[in-house]
Amino acid sequence: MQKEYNPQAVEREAQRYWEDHACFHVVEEPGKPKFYALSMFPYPSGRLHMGHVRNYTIGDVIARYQRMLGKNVLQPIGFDAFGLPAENAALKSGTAPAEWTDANMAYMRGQLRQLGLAYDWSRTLATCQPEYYRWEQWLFTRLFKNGLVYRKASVVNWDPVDQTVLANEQVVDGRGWRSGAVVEQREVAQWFLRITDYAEELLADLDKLEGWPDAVKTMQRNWIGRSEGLEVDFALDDGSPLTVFTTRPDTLYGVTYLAVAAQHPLTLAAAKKDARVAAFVEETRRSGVAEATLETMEKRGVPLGVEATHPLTGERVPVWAANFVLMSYGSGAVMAVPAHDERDFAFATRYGLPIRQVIEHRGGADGEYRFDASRWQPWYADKQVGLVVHSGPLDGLDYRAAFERAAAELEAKGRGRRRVNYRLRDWGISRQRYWGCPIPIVYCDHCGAVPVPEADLPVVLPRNLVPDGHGNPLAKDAEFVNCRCPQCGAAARRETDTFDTFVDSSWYFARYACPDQHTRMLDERSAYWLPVDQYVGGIEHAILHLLYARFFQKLMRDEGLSRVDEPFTRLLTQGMVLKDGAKMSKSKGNVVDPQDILASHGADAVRLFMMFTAPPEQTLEWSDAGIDGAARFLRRLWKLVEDHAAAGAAPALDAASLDAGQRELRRHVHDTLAKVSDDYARRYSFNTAIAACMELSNLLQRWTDTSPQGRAVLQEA
RNA sequence: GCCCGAGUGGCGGAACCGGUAGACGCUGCGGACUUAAAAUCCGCUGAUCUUCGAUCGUGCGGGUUCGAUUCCCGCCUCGGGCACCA
Repeated sequence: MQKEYNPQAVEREAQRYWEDHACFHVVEEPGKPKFYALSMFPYPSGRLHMGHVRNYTIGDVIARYQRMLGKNVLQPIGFDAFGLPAENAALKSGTAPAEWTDANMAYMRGQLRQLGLAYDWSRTLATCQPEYYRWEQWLFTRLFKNGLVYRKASVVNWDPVDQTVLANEQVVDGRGWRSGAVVEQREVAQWFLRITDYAEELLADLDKLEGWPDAVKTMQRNWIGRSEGLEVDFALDDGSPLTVFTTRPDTLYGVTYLAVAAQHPLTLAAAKKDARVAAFVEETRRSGVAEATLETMEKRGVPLGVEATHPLTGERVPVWAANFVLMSYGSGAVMAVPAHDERDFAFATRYGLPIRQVIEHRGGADGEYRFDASRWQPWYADKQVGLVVHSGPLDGLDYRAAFERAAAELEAKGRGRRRVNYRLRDWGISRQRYWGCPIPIVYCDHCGAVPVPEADLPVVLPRNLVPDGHGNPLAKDAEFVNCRCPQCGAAARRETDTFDTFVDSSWYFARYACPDQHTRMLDERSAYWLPVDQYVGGIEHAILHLLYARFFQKLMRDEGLSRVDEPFTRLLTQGMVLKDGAKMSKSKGNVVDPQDILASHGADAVRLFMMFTAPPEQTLEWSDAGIDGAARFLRRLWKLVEDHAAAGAAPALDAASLDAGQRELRRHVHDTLAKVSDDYARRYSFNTAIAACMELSNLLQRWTDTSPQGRAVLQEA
């Protein structure tokens, strides 16, 4: 043992040993309890940042603990290697994205090794490798055959900076999640996955995820957004139905007008005859997403000059086009009950539409909720506390009873039906991008869109193209585009769009079980390892990645590739690493490069600092003094062990012969063991585990008993 | 607006099932060692006061309890998510 603690030398030696002996290489051992620890794989942006260091340290600490418990622990690592930054780098430097990505991965692999992470490097993968994405393409063609994939020309979110289509999930406050540019609406034909077919199960199974933070489950529940309600047919004068969706059929008798979206067929028809309507449609189209979010969302609309007949009362109510009605939710039309809905009320007062109370506070109209003729005081009725009034057969009923009664009446008349709607939309997965996984489709003039047969997979992405900033270079690559139709053999063209990179990262966790399997997507090894026992990653993936990965797990299950319903048993979402109260970023100039800290303090000091300074799920404030403190503790610990070892071997511990002081120290040692074990296994409270160790080491440093049994107790400690 | 979290010393945080508030670390101050400095080691470091002691103190106001950072009610502030979803 060296006299002085030299972190670089110690770490180099340990890491070399681990590598030479393949210490963390694992194979399936059916008799042994397994533990699959996984951290979210990095995008190869160039170098690791502190967020990575924290993420991978937490995962590694959990993995190593489970290993010490005697479990067969798999901890793999790879790269989420497709994506936009590679193309942006290509624009700047002229290097092919493949080259840039490869170089970054090589450098970052070295950094990951220097961090001393217990990875099974034999299982590493990168999503840009044909051996990997081949199976993604294969699964897509299977889903195609099963009707879970469709192509649809639709209005999409167009990011004018990144020149690509974004999923709803990738639009944040009307801006692209990566570029920050204001998103425009464009009509583009693209491929969709029917994630809405799984909406119910994705929602219901959240209840099974006891090892997930409530915050993440709540976010996913809200994102899926299940609403139970009724579809109600109002009758237009030509007898055709105008269908609305409502979750409040108890307020049906309070309807005083209908509102439809600007893109609704009824609006578009009226626009042909009425210049005012046409102007409204044009205005709404122009303002689009951007203005709706930036401005205060003022309620605006225009009458269509059309009336519809109420299915229960037979009353005729006017139909308006309104900017607050979304074409993409429900039927693009709503019934308005201004007395009990804030939005409907704002619209009605603005345009002088009638307001009719149909809900009364339980126990009668009291002052707070009274509607007097001079001053309409709308009550945005809570489902829990209202009783229906002025509503014929619904009078006196509460929400639930009125719902049932209205549903029954409408069903009997054939003018309504129960229906569940979701906020969740199908997942648009096409990207007009080069550096991604090619969508395995061939367009043939005779056969249409034809999936590439399994024997012809993978559709390999050419690695040598360099984007020039004007569209997708794949589309200009004749060698890639021109092909033969797999069905009829005629000349055909390949799809040049690539998958959203979220597709790549939706199943990598399963592939780590068998990355070398060249005849199947997954094999029996995945049955051994799945599900992931512990997943660790940033809270920023609470919705997108984690929802998509859950979806893919269910798709793979339904394809017979897995028997597991949920991919991640336990989830830990680690907090961000901040410096001076702000997220580290180049633009703020507050970045601390892990590489510098590795050189100055060593991997163990950074790791210790990160695990000690804050609980894993909380934000962590970077502190140079804190790093020094961690390094100081390690030096003291080293010296403690070194001093003891230098004094020679201690005799065997004889518990029966210990004096009071020796017994007390021993008791403290075992108390610490119990506490640390509990902190690791149950609480995931690493900061207190470390504090307990520091406390013990402070005690040991002051231990002056050099008698044979005094040294024996110290040695045990 | 709605839905989640969280508010404890100068700072990061601890107190796990209602039982010594502030573990552990950082910072600061004092001391030892040194010609000196760094490093290291030792001590002190919530506030106030009449300082060998006492009082107050966990965002604010109430409540339950022998006892509340912890439980209940009502607020305030900060952070996150969703946001015209009918």
